[in-house]
Order: sequence, then C-alpha cells, then structure tokens
Amino acid sequence: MRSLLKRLPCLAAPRRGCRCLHSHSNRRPLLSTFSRLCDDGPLPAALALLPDLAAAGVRADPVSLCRLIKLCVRHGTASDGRLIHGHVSGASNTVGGAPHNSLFVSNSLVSMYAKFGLLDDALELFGGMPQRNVVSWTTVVAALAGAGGRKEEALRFFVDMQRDGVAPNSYTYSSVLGACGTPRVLAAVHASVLKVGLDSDVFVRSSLIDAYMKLGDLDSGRKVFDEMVTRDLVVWNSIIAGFAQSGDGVGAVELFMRMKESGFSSNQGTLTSVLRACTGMVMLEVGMQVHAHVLKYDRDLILHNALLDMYCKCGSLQDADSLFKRMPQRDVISWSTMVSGLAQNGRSTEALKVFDLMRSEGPAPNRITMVGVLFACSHAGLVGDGWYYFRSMEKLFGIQPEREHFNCMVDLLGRAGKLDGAVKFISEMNFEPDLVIWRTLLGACRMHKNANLAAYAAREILKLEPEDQGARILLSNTYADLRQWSDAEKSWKAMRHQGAKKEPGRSWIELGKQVHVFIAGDFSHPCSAGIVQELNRLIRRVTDLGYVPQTEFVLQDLESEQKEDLLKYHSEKLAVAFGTMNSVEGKPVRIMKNLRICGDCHSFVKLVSKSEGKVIIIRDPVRFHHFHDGVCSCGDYW
DNA sequence: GTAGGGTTAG
Repeated sequence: MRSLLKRLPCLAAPRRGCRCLHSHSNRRPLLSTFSRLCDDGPLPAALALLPDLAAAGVRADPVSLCRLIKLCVRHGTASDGRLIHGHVSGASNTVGGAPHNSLFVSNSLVSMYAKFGLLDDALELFGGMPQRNVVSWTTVVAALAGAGGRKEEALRFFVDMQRDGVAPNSYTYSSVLGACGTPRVLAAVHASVLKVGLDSDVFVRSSLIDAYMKLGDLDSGRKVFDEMVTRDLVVWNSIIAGFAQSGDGVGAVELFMRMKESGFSSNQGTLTSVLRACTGMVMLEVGMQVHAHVLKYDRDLILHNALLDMYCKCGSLQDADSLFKRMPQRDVISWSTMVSGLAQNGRSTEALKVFDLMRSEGPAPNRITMVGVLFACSHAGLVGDGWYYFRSMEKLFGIQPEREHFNCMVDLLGRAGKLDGAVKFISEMNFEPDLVIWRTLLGACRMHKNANLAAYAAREILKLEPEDQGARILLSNTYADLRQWSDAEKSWKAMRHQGAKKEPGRSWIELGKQVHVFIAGDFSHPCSAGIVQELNRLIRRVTDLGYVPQTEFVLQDLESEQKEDLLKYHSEKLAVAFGTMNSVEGKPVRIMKNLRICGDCHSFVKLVSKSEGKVIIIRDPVRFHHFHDGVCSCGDYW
C-alpha cells in the first residue's frame, strides 16, 4: 500500500489547492514526457516543461531530476542549472508527501555547481543541506581538490566528514589524493587507505601513483604501480605520465613498451604522455612511431598539438609545418606552438609570418602566443618589432603585458646589448623585479661581458634567494670571460662554502630506440675509445678549416694545455663525435644539452657541419642551433 | 547522485 501511495502521490494526503482532480487526466503524460526528455533531451524542451509541472502541482521524480541535471552539465549553462535549482526548491513546497528535494537531487545540484566552476554556490548549497552522506561530502572534496588553490579546504572537508561520522569510500580517497600537496599529508592519507583496506581499488591506486609522481617521488609511485595485480589503462597512463612529467623520458618510453607487451592498447592519454617524453629527450624516432598511432585520433586536438610540439622541439620543422598545415582544426595552442617552435629554432622571421597569418585567419592570440612573438623578436635582435608588439599588445589583442612579457623585453634589450636600456626598463616597471627578471639581466651581462652590472644583478638575486647558485655561477663565468680570475675565484669560493657544485654538462643523442648520454670529461660510454678517435679525426679536419680552440670558454684558471683538454671533452663534442660516426646518410644529427652551448663548441660544430657535409641540430635549454655548411641558424646570436 | 591519466611558455 505504501508503495502504491508513493507511485500515485495525488491519492496520498490530498491537500487544499491540489489540482489533481482536474489535471489527473494529463499529469501522467506530462510526467512521462518530462521524464523522457530528461533522458534524451533536448535540454531546452525539458526545461520548458518545468513551469508546466509546477503549475500542475506535479512533482517530478528524483531520478528524472538527476538526469536532467546531468543533461544540463553536458549541454547547458549555469543559468539553466539555477533554473532547475529554483524549480526544485520551489516545488518542494507545492506538494505534500515526502520531502521533494531528496538527498540524491541535492547531491546532483552540488556537483552541477562545481562542474560549472561555481564552487561557492556548491558550498552554500552543501552547507544548507539537512542531511549529508558520503556522496555529498565526496562531491565537495572532489570539487575543491580539482580547483587550483583550494586544496587545503579539500583536506579540511575530508577531515570534517570523518568527524561527522561519515566514512570515506574509494571515491573520496581518489578525490582527496589529488589535494595532497606535501609528502607528509600524502603519507598520512596513504596510511589511511591501507588501514581501511581500499588499496586494491584501481581508482585509488592510480590516484596514489599520480599523487606521488606529482610530488616527484618516482620511487614510491613506481612501488605502488609494481605492487598492483590488476592494472587498467588509466593506471598505465598515470605511471607513464608521471615519468614523462618528471623528465624521465626514457623511463616513460620503456614503460610504454612494456604496456604494449602486456597487451594493452594505448589511447590518446597514453600517446600524449609518450609524446611529451619524446619531446623532452629529443627522441624523434620514437616520436615518429607514435605519430603512426596518432593517425586514428584525427579529431584529438590535444594529441595533435603534442605531436606538433614534439616535431618543433626535435628541430624537425618540415614535419611540424606539414602537420600544422594538414591538421583538421587548429586552436590557439597549435598556433602558439608553431610561433615559438619556429622562433626557438632560429626562424624568427617565419615565426612572425605565422603570427601575421594567425591574426588574419586564426584564433585570437593569448598571453602565451605573445611570449612566443616577443621571444622571436629577442632572439633575432628585432628590437623595433619587439617594442611594437609589446606596446600594442593591449590595444590590438586586449592582452595586458604581464611579468613574462616584461621579462621578454629585458631579454630583448639585454641580448641586443642595450644593457642600460634594460636597466631603465626594469626601473620603470610598475612592479618589483623578481628573480626571473634579474636572471635575464645577468644572462645578458654575461653575454656582453659587463661584470659591474652582472655583479649588481647577482646581488639582487642573492637578496631574494640567498641559496641561488646559478647567479654565482653566471657571475663567476662573467669574471672568467674577462679573465678577472681573483673575482671569479671569490664567487666560486662562496659557492663551495655553501657546498654547491656546478651542474656537469650533459648531452643526449637518440640512436635506434636508445638514448645515449654523454657527460663532460666522462669516458664511461662503452664506445668511448672509438668516440675519442672520431673526435680526434674531426678536430684534425676542422683545424684544416681554421679551427683554433677558444680556451676562454674554459671558465677556470688553468694552464692553457689543461684548458684545451677540458674543452675537447665537452659533452656536446663527445655527442657530436658519436653522432657523426653513427650517422645515417641524409639524416641530421640531433643532440640535446642541459646547459647552454659554449662558444668554442659552437664554432667547432659549425665547422664539423661543413667538413662532414652534415646537418647537426643541438637543442639547449632555451633554443636550437641548426648547423649546416659552416653556418648556424642562430646567426651566432644567442 | 560522487572518483583516477594528457597540450602550449618560462
């Protein structure tokens, strides 16, 4: 009887004002139409029925309402959502019987507000709910964990729910793990996962992996992964993405291979991470193999942008360009990638041309596009163009210059040797210069051998960051450039005092499916003997073309023979020798470096490209050098 | 009704 009453609410507790007698004949069709529209849409038609329902005093069932809310999240707007919310809270007063806005519906509404980014509305609704269950709490925790800057609140709600006697479930844990921003908190939550026995849940596991990886704790992430019995695709993707993001590209690719061996096929997420790994390590060969898999996702813009970036960062501009032209859609990211890709590869004029094309037929540029544009100007010494774009950013594109753009301008002026202009520019900024700005200025001082200004910039850096060894290194290198050995030594001493070491120069090169690493002055590579032999051969060849070791690039006060020796075994020279001895006819040699290439290696590689008739591409942390027939794409301006 | 993985610059 009770269930019958539930199904026919008009028979239960008839009240004054209830219009059931009149509307009985059409309320069922009304309800069933509404319920059908909630299932399949269209949303506007379903929304249009809400006033009719209210007028007829008909109460929609919670299941339909929840579906309607979902439909609204998918196809509607926040104001549609508010409309539904308004209907639900109003309707609860019109009909007797059980409370209308059931817990289910309220939970859906909270989730809806969160998905529209209206976190405060979500929290307000949550705060006013008469009851809350684990779903309500989890919805809020997930919303806060997903919002940048509100992770602390997510953790607080996670604690509060337990104080309230509500036990977290696997949904809650996988949400809250995204809010664990310190190793301590993560360890505590992990312990709690183990205690309640949810550690075999794949969702919880993948969140755990992701959380460890995001904190840079690869070992713990790997451990959680290795201990898993049943893995799914997302778990594989989590671990691969973690390795790719932490800069262990080789590890990421190895895991990708293992994943395929285990019989999993990749999806867009996997491929994007693997591409990122390839991009980071200049693994063009692997990247091109991934390209073959990408073909079947021709509508995935993210994936295509990643592919585009991979080609740019591997210095393969033809591939990037032809991909860019063939892409079915291009968004602001595709265009920005192309602009900065060209700029970093020393093709500033083309970068600015692409930008012009973007202005006429592409999407509106954003602040990142403008960083690329200014980068193009600064690396080609186009001071006038740089000023023009900087000054007109706001008027032409509605983009207010931010710190990053100011920094580009300091770089532009500094690189062009206008150090006084750069200092003036800094002093006229309407905010305090930060570390990045001072470092940029310091880099320019090093480039133009201005020790006084370098010392000033370094002092400013050390004021902000007393442990900053990079500043001391740059400063001492500047002194060394000028052969002011005692000043250089002072700076080195300060560093040694703080227990710092200069980061060793490292170069990478991909051969087949392997990545070979070379460290300056290190001969542990199995082919070392052959490499040194090849290097000597190259040195003889380029000496005939006029190469003289430029020992001023060895930045320590040593006897000149020792200096030559140190120079000779810079990591990029070892990598170049390895590259030429294993090179394939018609294919460029591609090398990646962790530090900026030194002037001596730069002229050495120029000559090697001539004597061997080989294109050599070296990518350093900020830009690319394409060496071809004795010339470098950077025009010796870097 | 609630949950996990991916892009651009510096």
